[in-house]
Amino acid sequence: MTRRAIVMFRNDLRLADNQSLSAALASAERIIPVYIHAPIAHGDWPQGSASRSWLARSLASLDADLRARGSRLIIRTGDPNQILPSLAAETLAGELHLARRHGPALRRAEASVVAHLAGAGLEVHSHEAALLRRPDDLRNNQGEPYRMFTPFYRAAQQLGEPASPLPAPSHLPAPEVWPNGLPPEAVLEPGDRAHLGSDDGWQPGETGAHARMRLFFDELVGSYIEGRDRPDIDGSSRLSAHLSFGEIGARQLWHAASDALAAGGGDIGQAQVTAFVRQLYWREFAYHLLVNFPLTPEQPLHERFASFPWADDPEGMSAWQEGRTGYPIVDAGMRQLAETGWMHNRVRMVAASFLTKDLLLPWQDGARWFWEHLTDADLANNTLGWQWVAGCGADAAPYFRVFNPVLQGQKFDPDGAYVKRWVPELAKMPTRWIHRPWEAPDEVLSDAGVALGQSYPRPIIDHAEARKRALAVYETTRKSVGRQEPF
DNA sequence: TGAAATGTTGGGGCG
DNA sequence: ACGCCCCAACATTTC
Repeated sequence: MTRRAIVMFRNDLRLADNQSLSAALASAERIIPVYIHAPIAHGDWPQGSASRSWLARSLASLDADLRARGSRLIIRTGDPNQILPSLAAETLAGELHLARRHGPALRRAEASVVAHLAGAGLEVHSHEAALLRRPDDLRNNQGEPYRMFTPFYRAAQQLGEPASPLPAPSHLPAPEVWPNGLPPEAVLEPGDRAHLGSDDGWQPGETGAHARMRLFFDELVGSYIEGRDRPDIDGSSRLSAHLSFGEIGARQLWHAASDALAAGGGDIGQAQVTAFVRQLYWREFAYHLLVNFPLTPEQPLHERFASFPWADDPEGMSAWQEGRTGYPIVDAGMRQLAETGWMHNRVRMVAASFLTKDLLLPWQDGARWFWEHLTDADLANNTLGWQWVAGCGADAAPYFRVFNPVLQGQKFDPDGAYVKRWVPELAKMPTRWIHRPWEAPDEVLSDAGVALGQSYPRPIIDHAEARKRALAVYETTRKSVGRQEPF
């Protein structure tokens, strides 16, 4: 009897190192690749606009890759609990393979699918696609989930090498009859920008992910420690969106790093490569936290922040969102985000610090904005990052750590090239004043064609005063010891 | 994965 | 020659 398997692509939009696909191929003679767009499964965090834009292009890429192997991708939208049984009946599939997803709503959704399909007589196999190892059940000596990165990092590394990546299958046997499907654009909603960032060097899909990985390990990783902090140059891996959709997996990157170490053999190279691998473990840590503290997307991990007196300042919020705070490095970042769906991580920290400390606006509002506008939106990473900056999360920045947007700009965008790229009205400002135009002499401003308050805003808040205010407010939360209990 | 305030040191100008 | 002051440069502490 012919065995037919549905492979449900989710956060694993790749053919290489895809355990669902390989397992299905090992047990079935015919494969039905499916993607079901199910916003409802994401609970309070439905996929944002930028992420959908990337997804549409990534699905098109996956479909093309499948067609090159004699197959295709069936795309549907709706409730998997309804769609999967009917697809199974239509295709006579007896088994379903899917990648495990992590997050409170996603795990509930998966449990529901499994329960539903068991009833329909379909064998369900779930596979780990996203993480190096499953780190969510790691516990410290007190039997609790980790709240600090370094001990977690040590423990996670002791789990040993992640499994070696599986090769991409060269051929995928098609079903006798293809079920109906929708085009990739079906995942888009009105107003989504279908070609977001397409002119900016991004290439959604597995091919683009591998090209970026090769470029990174061939040319960039050797100076990663310095380069990753420089928004004005191409120095970070820029793999976040590829990872978020699973166009490349963390295990593949881990092994690529390992290969780079073996090949380079150099002493300097080792620290550089290790710094990158460490970032992969930050991602593991983010998932560890999200799974064990499932309320953290909305609530601070440290309960003493639950009653933090955040400001209510719609004007400030709009200025931040639209990149007109008057602080060039912040505005450059926010505009890069809006235009391309991505922001350099160093600038994310500066912009987030400005929102939560200078403006005293709730980190949750910042997290929502990023969620909507990032192509790489990832609930675990986004939550960890924002709580870290706000000082209310795991291994958080000390409350008194307030980024100075001028100094950060001068240090990490020393020529002002990043600011000039994203805040073109400052393009003619001399380097000396690019990060603090309000202090420039009138003559310099007029030579640069800048009319403060008109062509570019004055700072919406004085950073020195804002810092003092933030320290005073944060001071009030310092002593109490509340913490969120593990789930 | 910070910055500002405060403390210390040492070189050079100068009486 | 010497002590004094200034201040840059660096180190430490504090927020």
